[in-house]
Amino acid sequence: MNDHLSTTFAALADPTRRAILAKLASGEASVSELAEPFSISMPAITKHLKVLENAGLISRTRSAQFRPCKLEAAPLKEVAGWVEEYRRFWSESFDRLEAYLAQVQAEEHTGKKKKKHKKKHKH
Amino acid sequence: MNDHLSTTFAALADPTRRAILAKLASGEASVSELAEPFSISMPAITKHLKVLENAGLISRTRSAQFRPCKLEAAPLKEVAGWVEEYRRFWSESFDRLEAYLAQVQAEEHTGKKKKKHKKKHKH
DNA sequence: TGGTTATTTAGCTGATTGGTTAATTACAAT
DNA sequence: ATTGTAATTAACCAATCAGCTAAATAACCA
Repeated sequence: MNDHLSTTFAALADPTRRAILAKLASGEASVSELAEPFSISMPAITKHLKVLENAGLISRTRSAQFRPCKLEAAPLKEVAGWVEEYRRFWSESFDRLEAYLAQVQAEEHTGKKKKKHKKKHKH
Repeated sequence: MNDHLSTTFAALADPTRRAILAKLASGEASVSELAEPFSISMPAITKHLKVLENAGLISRTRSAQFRPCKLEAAPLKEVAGWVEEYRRFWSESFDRLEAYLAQVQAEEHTGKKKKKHKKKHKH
């Protein structure tokens, strides 16, 4: 899982980390500020922040003893791009989706499709 | 990690599983067909499919000895909805983003809204 | 009935994850 | 110089993960 998208998805697969991003959406925050809503230790937060930073989802600066975090949304653009490829699978009703696929299949009758399973038609 | 969104993100955080979804986007496929592009064992594929099924990203039927898989995109809609909340952080330049935020804040205080802006976040 | 094909289950690894406590670094204010 | 606050590192633990081989199950075919 060395690819960027996998790292991003893995970073997002934790509710604590998503909550941190949500908070950062309303502005920079220090580590303590980010930790406040949770009942876990500071080192645990530090680890979460490291995961987010490693995924490029946050950046950090220094200000006195504080290390303010800032949201970096570029990887989310990548996520949005990926998921967009599947939009047609949920944005159309089932029947319209079937019709769409049938049409696509008909249009690509240039080559032969190796469909070895029968199609079910129980509506 | 018992929340649906975390399960979905975790399922997507693996290139093999995303490749399986990509293949299923062009139609149902049997386990062997899905395994073909990869150099990993069949049991490994079975496990990946179980992760995807558990996340609601695929469904399975029976056809003779085959257990065809089908893409189920509903969880992806959820992902798209989540990431959409962050669109403004990448779709505008920084300066315009600042302006946008200031404007939204002002509108929230006056009770007017020019743009739909959801605020609820659940994890 | 027995054999072949498709797939899953069982049981084993090594790596990673999310958490902990205790110690440590970095800086500010006295 | 000493104290206090912010944050990190070190070292550990239990649970999960992604892979493997070998064996078991399920359905078809001859």
